[in-house]
Amino acid sequence: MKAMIAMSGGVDSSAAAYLMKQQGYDCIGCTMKLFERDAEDLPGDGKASATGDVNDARAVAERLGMPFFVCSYTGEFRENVVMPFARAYLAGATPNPCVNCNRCLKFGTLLEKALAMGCDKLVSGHYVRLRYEEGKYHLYRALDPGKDQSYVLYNLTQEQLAHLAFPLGEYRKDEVRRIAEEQGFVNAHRRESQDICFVPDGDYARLIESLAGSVPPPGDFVDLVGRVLGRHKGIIHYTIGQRKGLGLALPAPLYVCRIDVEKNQVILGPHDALFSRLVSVRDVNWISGKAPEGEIRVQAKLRYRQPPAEATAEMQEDGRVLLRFTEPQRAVTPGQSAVFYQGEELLGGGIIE
RNA sequence: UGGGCUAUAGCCAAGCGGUAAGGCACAGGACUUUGACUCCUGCAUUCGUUGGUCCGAAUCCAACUAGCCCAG
Repeated sequence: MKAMIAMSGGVDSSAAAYLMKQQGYDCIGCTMKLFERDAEDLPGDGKASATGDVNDARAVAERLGMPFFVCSYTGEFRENVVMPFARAYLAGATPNPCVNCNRCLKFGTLLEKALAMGCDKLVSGHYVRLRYEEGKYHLYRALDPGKDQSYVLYNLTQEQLAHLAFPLGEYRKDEVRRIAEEQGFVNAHRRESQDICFVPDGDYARLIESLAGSVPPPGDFVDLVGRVLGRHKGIIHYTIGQRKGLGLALPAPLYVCRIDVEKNQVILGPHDALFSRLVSVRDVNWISGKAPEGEIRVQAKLRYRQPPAEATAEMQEDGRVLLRFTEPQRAVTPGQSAVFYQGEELLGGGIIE
């Protein structure tokens, strides 16, 4: 059996490569080059850097004695991840680019490549459990609750799952790190990745402005009844629930409650004003390949790092899902993903609107 | 020009004779394959200025300065 390992250069995918090798797979390592980086990128500073990533991935592949190559998908990445990311912000939403990257690149373009190269499996270092039961593939939350990454995989289909493997789903992070140490991988002590990978300095707003070719104009901060509180720097700088960086000195903390694209206003309110019970979800994918009928009980996550909350999911005629939470949820943010679970199982998810 | 009020960090603000709360903002860190949230740490040797009283003053007194309000 032949497997392609999607190697990011990090600890997780390196350990995944090792585990597949142990399982007797004939492995090939592949790193996707997704964007250009500044020449001043410093490898070895502990942060992810494009050339450093590739070098680390290559070093690990060599150590494991597997072929390794780099695929350049900068065009696909720009079209499917970066531009939608920018468009969402310009429309007043807060996108999660990782979701699109997984859907379009990692388990889209790269999976096709793997199959074309005769691989049976494409392997990633995601912490998630994949099982084939009763004629279907099922995804379950990772054994390590602190590392579970099922949230970013809700777009997977049965067709894709048939060719995927996630060897880390049954491992805890500390075990994975230990594997990397024992194998002497160069990246064994690298820190957890962070920030948006294609925004090297963290200034995503500047990137959007350069992509848009213009700077979204400043506008008013207003309170819940429309009184002007100050000036904002342009809507792309804000997201629902945000408290810091408003630049306003007020008696009590204020949070971004809403972004009004039409009026170019950012609406601020107290913490209590952030909660809501109903959430409409579009572009829904069901892992099973088929939407449930009517109404089901689920636990739903509205952002990556948030415990699931009890809700009912009501199927709409147009494929949307209406989530009705038992307890009001804080800072429901359009553009982020709502992901549905039943117990440990990932059912599916979509985009909050 | 009379009368009154107020002057504490970038902003708001406690303090009322015993050695500068708190919030916002800001900076750094933790957390993290998104953005946020959250958490931790830092942030006025000094209280408009100058004198005075007192063992001791942001706190009491005086003058000055500035701003606000009322009367003209």
